[in-house]
Amino acid sequence: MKEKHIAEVRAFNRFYTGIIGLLDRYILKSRYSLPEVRVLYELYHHKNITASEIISSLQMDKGYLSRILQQFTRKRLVVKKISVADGRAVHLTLTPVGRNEFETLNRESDKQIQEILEKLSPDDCERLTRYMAEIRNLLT
Amino acid sequence: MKEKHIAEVRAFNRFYTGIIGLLDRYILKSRYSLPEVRVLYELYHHKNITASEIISSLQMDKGYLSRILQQFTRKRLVVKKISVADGRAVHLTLTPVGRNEFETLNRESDKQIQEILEKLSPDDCERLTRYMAEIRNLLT
DNA sequence: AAAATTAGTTGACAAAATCAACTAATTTTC
DNA sequence: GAAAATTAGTTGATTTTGTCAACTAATTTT
Repeated sequence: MKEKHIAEVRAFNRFYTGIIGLLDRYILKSRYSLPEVRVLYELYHHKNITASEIISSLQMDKGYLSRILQQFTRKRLVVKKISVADGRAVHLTLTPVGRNEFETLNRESDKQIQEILEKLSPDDCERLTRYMAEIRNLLT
Repeated sequence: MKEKHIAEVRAFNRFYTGIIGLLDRYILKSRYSLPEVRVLYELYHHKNITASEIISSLQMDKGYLSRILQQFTRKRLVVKKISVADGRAVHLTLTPVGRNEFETLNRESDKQIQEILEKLSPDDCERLTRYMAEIRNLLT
């Protein structure tokens, strides 16, 4: 019965790739690309994070990230500060503008999810999120 | 308690984006790009499918798809046949080579998933896939 | 103190994706 | 049943996204 499990996981992956693609399509209408939004997320949630921390948690090319951060700096979303402890490392912090920008995107994403959840009964909504939490748990 | 549900769905989306990204990274080592593999999947599972059917089910640009199909045709993975019923439409079929190519990729993907499932107890594996099926059900 | 490693930047490019204009076939509409 | 509108697919031009390797400067390792 192993095959059946593999098939289900793969079916789920295809299904969820579609869901995520749909949600992402929405964000792409904003003035930020997907990787940019993910970087913003990291910056918002980790004060004084360094570029290399973002690289390892987001698994992205450092040259690519460097350019994204350059843009953010130009747009005044981020300030860079050279680390006192390690002169190579740069600590990154969102400016109020940056925080604001993220929060706006964040609210839009929340609304998007809410629209999905609204179609479910309170009970189903509860079940859905319980299953999600369980899956995260199992796969972590 | 709506916020908590929204937060869980979003956490799950971030989590699963990572999972899918990881799995995809693997496929990208093959000689096909992600969209190419998805197109192959459609071709494999729907005989005589047309380009516009692929477009609507995969939500992709028609110019982009057209070029992917061109490549597939050059590589002898696919044959095009103009529809008898509608002279604009083209019916697409995988050649034996194309089917073979897909099946190889497919086996590799299966193996990849199997490696994940192996880390779980039979019981957890059962639960995981049940939750996945439930989620698909709830969101369809 | 020299050698090796690490953080981040930059330039050159390659791959992926979008957009709009176009041809040809087919429906729609009057 | 002919003109107008729509649809399937192609093609060219362009933009966006992402990768790779070379490089500087700071820091560790030996």
